[in-house]
This record gives sequence, C-alpha cells and structure tokens, in this order.
Amino acid sequence: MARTKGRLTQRDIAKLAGVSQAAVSLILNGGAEQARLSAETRERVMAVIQGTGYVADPLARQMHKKGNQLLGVFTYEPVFPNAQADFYTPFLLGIEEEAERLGYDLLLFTSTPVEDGRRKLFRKESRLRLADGCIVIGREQDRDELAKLAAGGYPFVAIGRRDDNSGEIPYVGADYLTVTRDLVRRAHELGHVHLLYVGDGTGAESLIDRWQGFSETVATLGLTGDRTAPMVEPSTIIERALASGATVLFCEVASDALALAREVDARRLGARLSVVAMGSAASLSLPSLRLSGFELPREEMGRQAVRTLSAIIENRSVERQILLRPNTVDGQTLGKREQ
Amino acid sequence: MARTKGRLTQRDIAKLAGVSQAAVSLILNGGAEQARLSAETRERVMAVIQGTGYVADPLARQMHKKGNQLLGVFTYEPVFPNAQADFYTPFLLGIEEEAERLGYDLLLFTSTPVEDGRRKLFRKESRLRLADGCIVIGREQDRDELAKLAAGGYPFVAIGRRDDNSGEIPYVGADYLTVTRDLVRRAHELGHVHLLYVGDGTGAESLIDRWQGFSETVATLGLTGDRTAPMVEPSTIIERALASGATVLFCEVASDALALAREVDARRLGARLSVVAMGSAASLSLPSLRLSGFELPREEMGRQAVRTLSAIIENRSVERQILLRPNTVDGQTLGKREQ
DNA sequence: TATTCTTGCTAATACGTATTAGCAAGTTGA
DNA sequence: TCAACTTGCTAATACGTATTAGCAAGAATA
Repeated sequence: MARTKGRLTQRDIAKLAGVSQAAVSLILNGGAEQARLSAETRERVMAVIQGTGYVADPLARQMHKKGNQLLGVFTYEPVFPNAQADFYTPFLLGIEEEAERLGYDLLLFTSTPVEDGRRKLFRKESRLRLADGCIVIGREQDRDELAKLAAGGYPFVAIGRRDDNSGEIPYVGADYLTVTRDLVRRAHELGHVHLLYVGDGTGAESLIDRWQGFSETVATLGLTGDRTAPMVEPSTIIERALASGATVLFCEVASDALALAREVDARRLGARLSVVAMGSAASLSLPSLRLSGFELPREEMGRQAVRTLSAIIENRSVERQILLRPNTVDGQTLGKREQ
Repeated sequence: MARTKGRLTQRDIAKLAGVSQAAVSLILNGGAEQARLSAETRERVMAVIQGTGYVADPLARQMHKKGNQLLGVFTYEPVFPNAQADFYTPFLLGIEEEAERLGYDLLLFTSTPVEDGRRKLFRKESRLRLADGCIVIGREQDRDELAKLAAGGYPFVAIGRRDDNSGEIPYVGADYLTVTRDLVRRAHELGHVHLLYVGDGTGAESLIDRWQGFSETVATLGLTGDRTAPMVEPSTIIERALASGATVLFCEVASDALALAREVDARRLGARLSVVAMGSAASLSLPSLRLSGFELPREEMGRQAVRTLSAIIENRSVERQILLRPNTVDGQTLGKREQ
C-alpha cells in the first residue's frame, strides 16, 4: 500500500473506479438518482469505496454549508464559578440545553491574560465572529459596543434588556415592571399601605423598571411609597422604615434583601416588617430563611436567547425583543400587615 | 442592518483595503515580511480588519491544517448541572482558567443529542476538527472510540485514566492506588486491623486501582481485608461488618460512604465503625457530617489536561499520561479503633 | 544602455467536497 | 430524416484560506 499522499480523496476513488470526482460525490450523497448514474457505475464506485475504506473529509464537507453551527457565548467574567451561588450557570444550563436541541455547539470566549482591561475586551471581541452568532450576558454598560455589532450585521442576542436609540438591539430580558406591580398589589392585599423601596431605581433598565413598576402601582392604588438608597448598615434602613411607618421593604438587590431579612429576624420584627426581594428570591434563600419576592427565569431566558439567535442566523422571522416574566416566590418574609 | 452576506471573508477585507485577498492572508499569517508588503499596506489592512471584526473561518483554516486557538471539550452528558453537587464544573473551572492563560477559547460540543443517556463521540467527529484538539471528560467505557481518534491523529486528552493495548491514549487521571494505600496505612496507624472494602473493585481503571491499592496494602501490612458489593441497604453492610469484626469501611462510591456514615451516626456506632470515602469526601460532605477519605483534584486535572493538550497541539514534548494525587480529607468518620 | 537587484504586490493554484449546468450518444416519435 | 427526448455521465465552479511563483516598476550596478 503506497500511501504516498496523506489522505484518500474522491479523486483517488474516481480514478480507481474510472469515473469523475463528481460521480463519487453524487453517489455518496444520494444525488445518483437525480444525475442518472447507472446501477453498475454506482456499484463499481461503492466497491472501490468499501475496498479502500474511503471516508469523506468532514471539514471539506462542511465548507460550503452556510454557517458553522456555532454559537458564541460572551461574558465579562469567567463563566465557571468559584462561588456557590452562581450567576451564569442557570443561563448556561438553558443555553446548552437549547443549543443541543437545535444542533449548535457553543463557543466560550475566555478572556486574554492581557493586563489592560480595554485590550482584554478588544481581544475577546476580535474573536467574536468565529461563531455564527453570539449571546452576550451581563453588564449593561455596553450599549455602544452592541450597537456597533448590530450595525455590522453580526447576529447576536443580549441577555438582559438593552434599549438604545436605534431600538434594534435584540435581547431576552425580564419583565420587571409587571412582576413588581404584582408584588406591590400582593402587599396591598395583605394590608400594607406604606412601602419602602430600597435601591437606586436608576441606571440599568432593569433598575428603572423595578422602580417604575413600584412607583406606578403605588400611585394607582393610592399607597405611600418611599425610596431610600441601599445602605451599608441594614439597621439604618430598618430604623428609617420603622420611623416612617413603612411596613414592607422592596429591595432592588437580593443580597440587601437577605441582609435586611436577617436583621429583621434577629430583632424579631418579622411581624411588623416584611421584606421583598426583587430578584434571586429563591436562589439566595437559605433553608432557614426563605425570601419572598421574585426570581428571574434564567434557564428559560437562556433557552429563549438561543431560539432567537438561531432564528436570526437562519434568517427566520422572529420577535427580536422579548421579555419573560419572572417567577414570584412565596417565602416567609412577606406577611400580613400587623394590625 | 446589512446582513447581506453571511460571513465576512478575506475577499471583503481585501476589497475594502484595496489589496488582494492574498495580501490579507499573508498579513494575518505573518507572511507579510516574506512577501515584502509595506508597513502602510499592513496597517491599512489591519485597520479594516479591526474595524470590521473579521475573523478567519475556522473551517477553512483547518483545511490547511492551521489552528484556531480553540480547545474542544466533549462530555457525555450536559455540562451544566441541575444538581447541586456537580461533577463537571470543577474540571471546567480548571480548564477555563488554564485555557485563558494559554490564549485558547473553548468549544463545548453540545450538539450531539444524548442517546440512551449519553452522547456519542463518533457522531461528533466531523465537528471535533473545528477545534485544534479536544478534552474528553468522563465515561471510561470509550476506549475504542478514543483509540480511533488517536489513530486518526487528532490531538486529544482524556480526563480519567484510559489504558488500552496500544498504550498511547493521553490522559490526566487520578492516582487512586497511592492515595488508597496511604489511607489504608492511616487506618492501620489508628489501630484498625480488619477492613471492609465496599464496592466491586472491577470495571474502570479507577475502580481496579482502588481495589488494588486496598488489597496490596492490606497484604503488605498483614491486615485482614474483606470485600462486599455495595448494597441497597446500608444496614446490611453495617451488620455484615460488625459480624465479621471489621472496623473500617472503605467505600468505592462516595454516595455509599455518605449513606453508611449516616446510618453509623444514627445507630451511634461512630466509635466502633469508621467510614472512608474513596472520592468526593470533601464535596459530598455536609456541614454536620464531614467524611474522611479523599477528593479528586478536579480543577488541577482540568488545568493539567489543558497543558498537556496544548503541548500536543503545539508539538512540544510532554508526558502524555499523567496521574495526579488526590487530596486526603480529614473528616470525622475515620477514628481510632475502639480498644 | 543594458543588466541585475530590489521592492511591493498579485495571479494562480491547492485543499476536498458539493452542486449545477450541460454535453454526447443513443432512443423515440412524427 | 429531423427533431425531441432520454440516458449517463462530466466539466466547471464554488466554498474560504494559504502559499508559491512571478510580474511590473523603479533603483542600482556595470
């Protein structure tokens, strides 16, 4: 066996069988009918193929398909967590699941060990187009870069809402507004009439929406709604609430909610002060302290992002901006207002 | 939003920069010196590349046996866990970390649907070549497939020891034999002379090695060592141990160890019966019940796999079969033999 | 002034496969 | 007998990149 050349090709097979390379390809891909290759020819070629053990080079086969069936996942920090309570994993779980279902592989961009932060991002971005399209998770200060991407015609979907002037950044976000409204209503049903919003209520859309859902609903229902910035000291906030007569704390940031709920617990104020976690209510909860509030449907957001992205890549029509409703979590920290 | 063409090519770049496609390729691959392209031209082309975010199609590059700075990761089940106690994550953490350090991105092969509980490596072969090489995690019954891969000259590293006749499957495994020996010695030092091995002791190398480390050391030290298959009922095993006079249980499977330790606890036999977990002693432990035994150095295995793989890809010489020593875990379940 | 050298680039081709258009020879129909 | 049709195949081209050979214009040399 003179293995002069590295790899057996269709040309070799063709030569051995006395046909053209095209014939070999056609026979292998079921185009033989269409091209009316005779049964004899087909058998002859197949015999050679079997005899030589020829297998088509998968790379060459893929070359003239459209894409590479690759979805990029772009994050601003390493994906795999040290920490137990982990932000990215649920998204990735959903992404992986749906990617698998749709026949895509995932490309995880690791950042470069380059010191300078900017270059780091740049180097990452320079590899972005390796994939057919990309899912961008986290960090909402990147509208410009995303807008550039969109303008360049590169298919991508952000996880987390991104509104910009051009209005055409595709995203899968969470409907904070509605769920916050529902929680305020729920508090109202439980007798609360004075609510305290703990957080900034500005900046990212997700914060603006929470605040808007809160303040609008408070107004609609004729309740009293205050706002206070999150403090280093939970005690300060609790005292402020007690002093003002507020009976529920709506916390923008879940870790604040947890800290506050603990302090409330420690002071045995559970009956007088409720705590609502606007996010991560389930995942941050401890067995001994289950927060009330809501939880992002992260897995579903991941799945939806993959569906949207694949539709964009494959040029199918699709709703490009989707908000999913967070799940409300009935914990122990939202109770009836003490009479 | 343009989206006229699917993917940006060197031809597009060339047109934009007013040069030939060849010039673009040369500049990207360091052939610019050789071809005497002027500094201005180089800069002009690079500017266009940066502006557009062009990246060479990995498939086309692989056709010329060029790398893409891409490491594949193949697992037999989905990577991202539902379960809390998670198998893959620590490996991936190490892999991501080291890949980042070495300037590789990661390609997660998810697209193969799980068939009867696991993914099939051979279904992926076409996709595998997108990556410069691949890390295969888990499942030790895949020697044939791996041998085929190796024969095809595809660079890969298995996590988990794989010995086969050809003897050349590269892997990063755990040195179960040594650590088991040390644990038996430790038990001996604590006064134990009659040990019970709970498990099959056959099948995968990892199991064979544990049994071998156990039985050899028992023989060397002149101890008594029995073996029993793992049972559905922990009670049965415990009674068998008590009846035979064994004072330590060496458990092949960590979840068995946990179940046994719990039962021992429940029966208040802690002083009479020790339990050793040969694997996951730390990660399976509860705050209230810390197992003694050992734990795989999963992160380090991941890092080492990346180092080995990159060496193979880059044609540097490297030890292809590496065993890392698991870490012993001093928990509460291995104590002095009761006098 | 003719020759050689250098500079800066491009044309052409290869990689291995898939696919479309179409050719030559034979067959059928009128 | 000429056109239309069928049969059985091939030529040509595309995919996107890498690489080699070599061309044109100017500079240096003899």
